[in-house]
Amino acid sequence: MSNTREKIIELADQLIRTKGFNAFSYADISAPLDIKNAAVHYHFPNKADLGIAVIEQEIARLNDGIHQWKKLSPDARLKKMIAIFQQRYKQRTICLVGSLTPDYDTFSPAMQQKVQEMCKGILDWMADCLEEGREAGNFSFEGDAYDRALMVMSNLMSSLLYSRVLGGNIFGRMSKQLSKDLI
Amino acid sequence: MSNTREKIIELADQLIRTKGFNAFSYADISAPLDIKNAAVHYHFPNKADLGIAVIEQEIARLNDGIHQWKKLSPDARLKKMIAIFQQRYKQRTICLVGSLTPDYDTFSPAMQQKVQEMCKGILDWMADCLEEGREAGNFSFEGDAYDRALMVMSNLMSSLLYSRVLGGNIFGRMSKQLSKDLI
DNA sequence: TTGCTTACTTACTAATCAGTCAGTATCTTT
DNA sequence: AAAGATACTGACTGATTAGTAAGTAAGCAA
Repeated sequence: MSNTREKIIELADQLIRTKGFNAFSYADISAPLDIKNAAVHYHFPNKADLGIAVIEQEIARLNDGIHQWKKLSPDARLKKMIAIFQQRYKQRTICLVGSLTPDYDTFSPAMQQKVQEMCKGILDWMADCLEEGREAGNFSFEGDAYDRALMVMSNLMSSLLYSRVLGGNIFGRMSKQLSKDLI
Repeated sequence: MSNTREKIIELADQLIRTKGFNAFSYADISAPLDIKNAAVHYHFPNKADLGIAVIEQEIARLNDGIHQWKKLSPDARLKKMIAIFQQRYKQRTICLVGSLTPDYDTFSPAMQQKVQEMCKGILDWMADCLEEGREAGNFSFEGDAYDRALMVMSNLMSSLLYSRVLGGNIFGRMSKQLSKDLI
């Protein structure tokens, strides 16, 4: 098993979060790993293949988390999700959804589908979490759980974007407020 | 006065919203306007100058709106802002904040400053609108008005991103829910 | 009418881009 | 030991990128 492949995916993930998918190049990957750009093409024939691999890794990690958190209460699960974003906030990076959805129209159909899959997965999970929490009395909110999930994920995503641009503890303020709003 | 300059800005605005700042080229502008790429460089020596001009136009339009809405009630002003995003939703484009903040790290310092200025302007306006509305009894919400402004703008921005990726009337659902939450 | 400014075009350039292909060293399997 | 697969390198390519420098036509002002 080559771990070059995994290193490429990890680096591409970082580059997508910092520069965006369309702004990073094969050289941005081959140079730091001290390999030739042809080696990157060996593992990922074209850029979309690499993008898809990065998204699939993210989906897999998300599913891992979901599986591990299954026995936690809905509000503990929400905290876990917020903690993931907090980690990103500390690293000064943004989430994949926030990085990839603005460039959606420039992607190949296969990659668009993966972006869609990632978005749907996170939103469905959050909607389930919120609905279960409401039924169990952990959460209290008005309206459809899916609409609320859209708003919560929207706030988490944007908190990272705004934090990077405006500085200050915008992530802390937004995550605190969105948690309060659900009680 | 040349209106080529204005046409370039307008087209660049469209391209930033659809492809993103780093993914459009001078050829994407010169070809549709039937001019040479050197003509674009005549008006905007480098790409950052063009980006800054697009952001400045957006800030100017926003200030125009703010000025025109001054005599409206806070909830009517909020509706006007939502209407701007609804228009973008119908055009299947996203907002400049949603398009530019993910690529923030790749911009020149001067352009970063403009992005910051745009974000601050919108958020300050929204915070004032919400605070005034709360004091007048039009709105009811918990916590700091600025935090609430962050969440409202976050939802409007993301509603356009999610709409394009997931289809359906996500904009309608989110804008309706965020309005309800403020009453 | 001379001189200056505006708004370009023509014709480039050097760099960078994603992607290709033939070759090779090193394992692994038979 | 031979054959094949794996994981690359070396040496490219053609397209596209932002950006430049010189020239020009039209308008305007002294």
